[in-house]
Amino acid sequence: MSSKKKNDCEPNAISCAMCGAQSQNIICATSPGIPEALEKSKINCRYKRDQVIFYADNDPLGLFFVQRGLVKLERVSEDGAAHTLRIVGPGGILGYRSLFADEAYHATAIAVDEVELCFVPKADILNVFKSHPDVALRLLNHVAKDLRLAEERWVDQMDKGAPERIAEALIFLQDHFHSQTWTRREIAEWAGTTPETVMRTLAQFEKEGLIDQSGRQIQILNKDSLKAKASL
Amino acid sequence: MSSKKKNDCEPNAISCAMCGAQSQNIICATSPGIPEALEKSKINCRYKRDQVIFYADNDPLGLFFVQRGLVKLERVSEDGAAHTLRIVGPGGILGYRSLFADEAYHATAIAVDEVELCFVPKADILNVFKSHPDVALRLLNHVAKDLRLAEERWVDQMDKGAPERIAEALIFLQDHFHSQTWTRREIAEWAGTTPETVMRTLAQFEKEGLIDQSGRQIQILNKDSLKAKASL
DNA sequence: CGTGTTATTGAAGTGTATCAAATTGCGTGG
DNA sequence: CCACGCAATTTGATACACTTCAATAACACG
Repeated sequence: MSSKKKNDCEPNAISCAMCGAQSQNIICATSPGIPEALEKSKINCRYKRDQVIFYADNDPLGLFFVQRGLVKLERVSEDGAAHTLRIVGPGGILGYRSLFADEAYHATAIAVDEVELCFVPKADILNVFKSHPDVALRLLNHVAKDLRLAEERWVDQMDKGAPERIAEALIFLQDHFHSQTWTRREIAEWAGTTPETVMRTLAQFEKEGLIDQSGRQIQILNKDSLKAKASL
Repeated sequence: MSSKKKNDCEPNAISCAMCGAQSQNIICATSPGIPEALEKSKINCRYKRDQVIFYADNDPLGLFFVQRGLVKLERVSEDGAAHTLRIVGPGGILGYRSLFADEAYHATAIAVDEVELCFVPKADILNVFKSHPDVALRLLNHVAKDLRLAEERWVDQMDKGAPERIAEALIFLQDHFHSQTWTRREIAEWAGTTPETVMRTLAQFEKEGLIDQSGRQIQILNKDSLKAKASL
C-alpha cells in the first residue's frame, strides 16, 4: 500500500522498532525510550534523485532522520554556482543547524540518490530535550565537529591548490560513501572548483597511477600516495 | 596586589558578582546561581598583545570567558600562512568547540590587544550542565550560528573576489569591534587574502570615496556603497 | 635616535576559471 | 530492445585576478 504513492509522506511507514541499526542516529541511539516517544509523531518520506527536501531561506519545521540514501546540503550563489556544504547518509540528521540556531535554512537539501527518511516536528524534538537532557550534549558534540570541518575547509580553500583539494575529496567521498558514484560536477562542488579542473586533475592522477577511471567509476589504486598529494 | 605580577593567573581577582554586564556570557547570564557556582573554581588571567592563550593541537582544559580585550583564533598552515577563524570580544567564550567536540584545539588563541579573562576548569563546566540543562541548549544555539558563519565564509571565498571579501571584512570588523585598529595583515588574514591585495583594494576604495585612510585608521564614509560592493 | 615592523608600490608569474566545441555515455520512451 | 536526446565528459585555447617576490618609504616602539 505504501508503494502506490511515490514521493509522498506517509505516517508510520516504518516503525521505530524496525528501524535498522544503520539508521541509529545520535538522538534515537542515546537512551531507550526515545524512539517510542517519537513513534507517534514521525512521518516517513521518500525522495528521488535531485528532489528537494527543503529549500534555503525557509524556516525549519523539525528534523529529518536519514534512513536510506544520501542527501547533500548545497548553497547556490547569485551567479548560479552550487557548492556542497555537507553530505548526510543513513543515521545522519538534517535540519538541526537551523533548528537549534533558530534561523532559516541556509542551504538546500537535495537527494543524491533514492532517499528514505522520517520527519519529526520541532515540538516533539524539544520534548525529547526536556525528558533526556543528555541529547543536547550529543548534539552539541556533533555540531562542534561540524564546525571544525567547516573551518578547516575554509583554510584548505586558500592554502591548498585544486589538485590537493580534489585528492582530499576523492578520499573523503570514498571513506564515507563508498558505494556511490559521483559526477565530475559533484566532485567539483564538494572540492570547491570546476568540473573541468576536476577532469584534468583526475587525468593527471590516473597518469601517475593513483587512480583508475573506468568510465564514470573511479577506483583509488594508491591511497597513501593520494593522501600525500592531499597533504593529509 | 593583583597588579604586581603580570600575565599571571590569579585566583578570584574579580568576583563574579563584580563582573561587568559586558562580560555576561551565554553561560553566566542564563540563570541565577551559575556565577556563584563558578566563583570558587574560576581563575583570572591577563595577556598582552600577541601572547598565546592556548595552542592548536593541545587538549582543552576548560573554558575561557573574555572580560576585556579581543582574542583571535587563528590557524597557521604548513607554509606559514595564518588565517583568522574567529574573533572573540568581551562576553565571548573561548575553547568551547574543542571542549564539546571532545577534540584537541584546532586553532591557536592569540590576544589582539590587552586581554583579561577568567578560566573555568572542564569539570566545573560539566557540573553546571547537570544542574542547568538549559545551558546546553544555549551553547548549541551559539555553535550552530558559528557553523553557519563558517560555511558561508567558505562559499564566499569562492564566489566573491578579493575586493568583495575585503569590503565585507571592513564592515564586519567595524560592526563588531568598533574601537579597534587593524593592520593590513590582520585584515588580510580575516578576509582570506594577502596584505598587498588589501592595500591596493583599500586605495581603490578610498579613490571611490567609500573609505578614508588616515594612516592606520580606516573610516567608513559610505557604508551602503561598501555593502553593495561586498554584495551584502 | 636607531631598529625592526608595517605600509606602499612595482613588476612578473601562474594557477585556475572561463568559454567553446566535439564526443561519449546514460536514461527514457517508443 | 533499440534509438533518440540530453547531460556529462573531454580537450583546447584564452584571459585574468591574484599571489609572489622585491625594494623603498613611513612609522612605531623601546
